[in-house]
Amino acid sequence: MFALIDANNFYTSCERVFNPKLNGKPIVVLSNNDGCVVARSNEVKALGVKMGIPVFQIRPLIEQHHIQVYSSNYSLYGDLSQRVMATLGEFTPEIEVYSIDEAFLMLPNVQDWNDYLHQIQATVKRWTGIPVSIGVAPTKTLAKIANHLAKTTPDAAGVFTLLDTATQERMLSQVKVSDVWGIGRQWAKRLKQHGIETALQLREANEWQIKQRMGVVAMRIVLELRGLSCLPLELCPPPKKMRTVSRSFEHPVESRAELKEAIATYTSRAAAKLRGDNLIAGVLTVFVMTNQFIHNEPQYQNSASISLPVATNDTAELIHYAMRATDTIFRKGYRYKRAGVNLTELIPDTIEQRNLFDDLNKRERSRQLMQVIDNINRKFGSETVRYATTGLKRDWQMKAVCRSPRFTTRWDELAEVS
DNA sequence: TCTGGGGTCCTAGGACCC
DNA sequence: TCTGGGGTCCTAGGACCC
Repeated sequence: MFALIDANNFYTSCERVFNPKLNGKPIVVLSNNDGCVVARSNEVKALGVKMGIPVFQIRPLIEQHHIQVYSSNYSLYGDLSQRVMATLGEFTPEIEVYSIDEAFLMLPNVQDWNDYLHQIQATVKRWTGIPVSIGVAPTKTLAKIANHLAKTTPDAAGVFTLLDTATQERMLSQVKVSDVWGIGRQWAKRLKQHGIETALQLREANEWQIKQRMGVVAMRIVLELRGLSCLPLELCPPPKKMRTVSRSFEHPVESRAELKEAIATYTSRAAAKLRGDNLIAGVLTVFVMTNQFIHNEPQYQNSASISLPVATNDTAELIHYAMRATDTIFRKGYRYKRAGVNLTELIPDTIEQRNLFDDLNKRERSRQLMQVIDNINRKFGSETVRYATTGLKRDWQMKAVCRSPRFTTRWDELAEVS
């Protein structure tokens, strides 16, 4: 059986271990630049504060309820995380540390699950001060749901098992499909269009149709919900494939010099991370983008990658290549999404559209296609049509139309844009 | 109405997670 | 005024090859 052990409100719990006077008081912890709320104590959740909300939007609430606000302290959280994981390791060597506050355990079958799990829970609390919830089930995906239920069921006391089919079916019918691990906002929306709104409905959906429409990852979720384990425990984490340092700026950056300076700084931090992981980089990528929250302005994004002749983690060397990559971006010209232009609005769902076309005879398909293109032409002009039709083949792969809300033009014009 | 068929590699983009 | 940062995996399309 898989167990998912998840710390409750981890960052705020860490702050409380560090400062017990905070027990019972409302706390939030903020993201790196103190921009967003990334952790909330139960008291704050009860006030309706959402995960990820910009802190300036809840200033009045903070004043009103005397919410304690903390900048994130990742070295403290990392340290406490290690202690929690080490404690769990006492129960079984088969442990996958999934994130800073979660671990999957492979547990042997026991007679009294309730007793056993409460023992784990109490031990972690006693040894580290961190409260955890535990879900147990035959697959990782179900264990995730069990954990969710452990947290939301009032008399569960932080422990929940989904062992037999009857319990699984009863509980899954009460879980929203968007609460299933691996189902995000987009997929939830799409599933809803097909009448799938609960975890139970997804479990009973046709897995091949799901695969066709949403890919193999979604199909695995269906199987996992049925109790068929597709996601194994990963005992030793594979080495990182990339390390990133990225930041949003406080002010719009309009000079190349300022941009390069920042990129040099981030590159040196990235190099330090690489050395910390005992890794060397074979490719270096620099990317830039405009502030996505300024609506009605054209959005710009670009990147340049350089294959390093010799893989390295040396700061000076990496900065050298980062500067070259940055110059490449400056030279490249640029693409931007025109604000407010979203071709997918014309064609709401790629797959639906394709199915629609499949069902019609060719003359009718052709007529519809011409109409769509005419609409695009009318709304956005022929430049967009040119991009929209790139790759359009005789069998009318409408995907090409949906995928090209972009323009190409020269760097000089960015000055006007910015 | 049909248009060769098989392959590899790379890139961009879209989805998800914490 | 202020809107996070760090990851992974999968898919589609295009260039290119024989």
